[in-house]
Amino acid sequence: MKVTITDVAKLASVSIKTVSRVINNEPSVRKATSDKVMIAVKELNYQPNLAARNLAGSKSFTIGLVYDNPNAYYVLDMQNGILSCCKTEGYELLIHPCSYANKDMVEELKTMVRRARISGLVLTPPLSENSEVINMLDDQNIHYVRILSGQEADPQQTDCIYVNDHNAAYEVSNHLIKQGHKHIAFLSGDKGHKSTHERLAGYKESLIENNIEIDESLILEGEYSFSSGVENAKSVINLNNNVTAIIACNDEIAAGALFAARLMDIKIPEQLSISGFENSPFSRQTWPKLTTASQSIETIAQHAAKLLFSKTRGQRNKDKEIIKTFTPELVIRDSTGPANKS
Amino acid sequence: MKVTITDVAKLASVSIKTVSRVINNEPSVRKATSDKVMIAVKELNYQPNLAARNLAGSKSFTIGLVYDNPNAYYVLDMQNGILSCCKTEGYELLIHPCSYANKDMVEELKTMVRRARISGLVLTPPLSENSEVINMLDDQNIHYVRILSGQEADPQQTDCIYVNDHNAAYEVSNHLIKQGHKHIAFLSGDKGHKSTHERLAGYKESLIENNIEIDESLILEGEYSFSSGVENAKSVINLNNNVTAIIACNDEIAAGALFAARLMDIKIPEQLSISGFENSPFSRQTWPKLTTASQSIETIAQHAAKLLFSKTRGQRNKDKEIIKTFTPELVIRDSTGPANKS
DNA sequence: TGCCAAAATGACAACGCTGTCAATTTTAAT
DNA sequence: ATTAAAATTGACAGCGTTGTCATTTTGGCA
Repeated sequence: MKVTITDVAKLASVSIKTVSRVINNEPSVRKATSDKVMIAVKELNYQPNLAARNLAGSKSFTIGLVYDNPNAYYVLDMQNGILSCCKTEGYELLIHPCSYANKDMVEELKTMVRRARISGLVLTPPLSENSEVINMLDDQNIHYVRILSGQEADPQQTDCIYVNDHNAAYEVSNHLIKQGHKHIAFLSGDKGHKSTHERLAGYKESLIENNIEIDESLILEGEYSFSSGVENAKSVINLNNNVTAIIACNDEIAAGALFAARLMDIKIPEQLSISGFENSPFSRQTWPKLTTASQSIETIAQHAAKLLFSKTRGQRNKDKEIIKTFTPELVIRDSTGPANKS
Repeated sequence: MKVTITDVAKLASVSIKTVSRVINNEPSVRKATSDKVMIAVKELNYQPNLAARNLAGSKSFTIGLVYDNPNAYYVLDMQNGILSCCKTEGYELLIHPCSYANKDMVEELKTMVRRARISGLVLTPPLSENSEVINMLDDQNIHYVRILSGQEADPQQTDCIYVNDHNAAYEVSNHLIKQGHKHIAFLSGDKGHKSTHERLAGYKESLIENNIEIDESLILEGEYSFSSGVENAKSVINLNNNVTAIIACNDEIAAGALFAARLMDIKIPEQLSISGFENSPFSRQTWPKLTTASQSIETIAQHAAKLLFSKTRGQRNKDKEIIKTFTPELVIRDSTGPANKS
C-alpha cells in the first residue's frame, strides 16, 4: 500500500538518489534514465512523502495564506486563486485567519510559520500593511508576498502586488460627476485599512479636478460591513437631504446603503445613486444590481502565488509574466443613474 | 535560530525521549521532570518540527477539509469552525475544494491524502454522500467524518454528523401552513444533494399531515444558486397565480426568489411569502429579511472536528460530549406573513 | 586505441522526531 | 532493611527523503 522511493528505485533499477533527481527535475540525468524512472513512478503510483522531503530538504512544499477575515467572497476567491497555482506546482496551502485585534496575533503567526516550516506566505490586507508582521517574517527569514492597496508597483519590488484603489475610486467618482451628481457621500471602510484611504483619496482627487468642494460632512467613518453601510447611509441621508449619490467603500457597505434607502423609502437610482467596490457576487444579487469597481480577486491571488513561487525558487527571470499592479474597472449597473435636478 | 528537541533536552538535562514524552502528553513522566522540560521549552521558545513528527510517528498533525464549493458563507464557516478546534489541538488544516463534476476528482483526492499523509478528513455534502470517495478513503485507511443531511445519527455511528433538514423543512412548511398558506411552492437545490431530498420530504410530510394535496407543478428542480432562485421563482409564479408562498432550498435561492418578485412587482410578504434555509448572513441582508431555518455551520464544523480528533486518537469515551445530530431552528423574519385571503 | 574531462550515477550520512525496549529509579510490601 | 513490582527514564534505530561527495560511465580528441 505504501510506496516509497526505494520501491521505485528497485523497479527502475537505479539508485534512490537518481529517482530523487528525476522527481525534482534536477539536471544531469540522462533522458533514458529519466524515462525509466517516470515509468516506474507511474506504474507504482508513487507519491513522494511530503514530510520526508521537508525534513531532508528543508523545503516544505506548503505555503500559507494569512488573512483577517474581510468578507467571505474575498477570502474564498483568494483561496481558490492560490490553490489553482499550488496545484500546478505541487504545493499545499495552509490557511490562517487571524484577528487584527488580537494582541498575540504576531506571536501566533510566528508559531505557525515555525511549526509548519512554511515555504512562503501570502499576506492580504490589512495584515499585509502591518509592519510588526513584516518585521517578524523578515526576522524569521520567511518568503512572503503582500497584496496591498496602492498606486503602482516599484518595478524592483519583488514582494508586493498592488491594487490601484485610488484610481478605481477616481473612476467611480468621475462617473457619478458626469452623471450630474454634485453632492456625493463617501462611506468609508475600516479606518485602519489602506484601501479605505486610497479610495478616499481617489474620490477627493476626482472632486477637486471637477471643481467640487469637498464637504467633510459627506465623508463618514465606518467599517467594511453591511451594518456599517446601513447606519452611515441613514445618517448621511438624514443630515444632508441634498445628497444624490453615495460611494460605498465596498459592495457590502453598498448593500447596507441600499437596505437603508429601502427602509427610508428612497428610490434607487432615481433619488439616490449608490456604488460599491469589488464586484463581489453580492453586487449582482441586490436590487437594483450594484454599480461597482471590479477587481478579480482570483486573478490577483494567482499572480501573488506565482510571484511567491518565483521568489522561493530565487528566480528573477520569470517575474516578467507576473502582473504586479491591478486597476479595478468600473462596472456600471442599475444602482446609479443621472442626478435628479431638483 | 533553529531550536530542536536536543537543545531542550540539554537545557533540561534529560533525554530527548523525555522531552518528546512531555510535549506529547504521554503518561509516566514525573511532574517535576515535566515542569523542568516545560520551562526549557518556554525558555527556548521551542516549536516541534511538524515534518519530523510526521515522519517519525506517522501522525501528520494535519487534517483536511474537502468541499465542493456550495456557497461562500458555508465554506468559510466550516473552515473557521474546524480551525478553532485545530488550534486547541495543535493541528493544521489543509483545504481541498474539488469539483463533483470532475471525473478525476477521486484520484485527485487520493493523491492529496497520500502526499500530505493527512491524519483525517472532514467531508461536507455533497462529497460526503459520494460512495466512491468513501470507498477510496476506506481503502487508504484514512479517518474521516462526514457531515450529512439526514434525520438521526445511529448512536453507534462514529463517522457521521447529521443535520436534520427533514425536520427543518417540516417546521418551515408547518409555519407557513399555520399562516394560512395552501399553495406553497418548493424551489429545489441541486438534484443530487441529499439535503434537497430531505428538505423536500419534510415539506411533503407537512403538507400531507395538514391534508393539503401535493401539487407536483409547485415543486421545481433547480440548484443551489441565486440565479436558479430567480428563474424558478419566475416560472412558478407565472404558471400558478395562486401560489402564496415559496420555500426555497437555501438562502441564496430565496434571495433569487426575492429578486424575481421584485422584478415582477410582487410585494413581499403581502402577496407572497418566501423562506430560505441556513440562516446565512445573506438572509439578514436582503429586503425584506428572510425567514429561514437556522443551522450554525460553525458549531457543526466544530463537532465534526472534535469527532475526527477523537477517532484519530481511538477514543470512544469523550464522544459523548459530541453532538451528532443537529436540527435547524425556524427563524421568523420579514419575508413571510399570513396568506392573503383572496 | 587510449586518455581525460565532463556527465551521470550511487553510497551514505543527516534531517528532527517517535517507537521499542532495556536500564534505572522509585514505591510499597515484607 | 530487603526485594519485587511498578514507574520513570534513556539509548538507539528508523521514518523517507535530500545533500554531499565519491565513483563510474560517457564522449571527444589526440
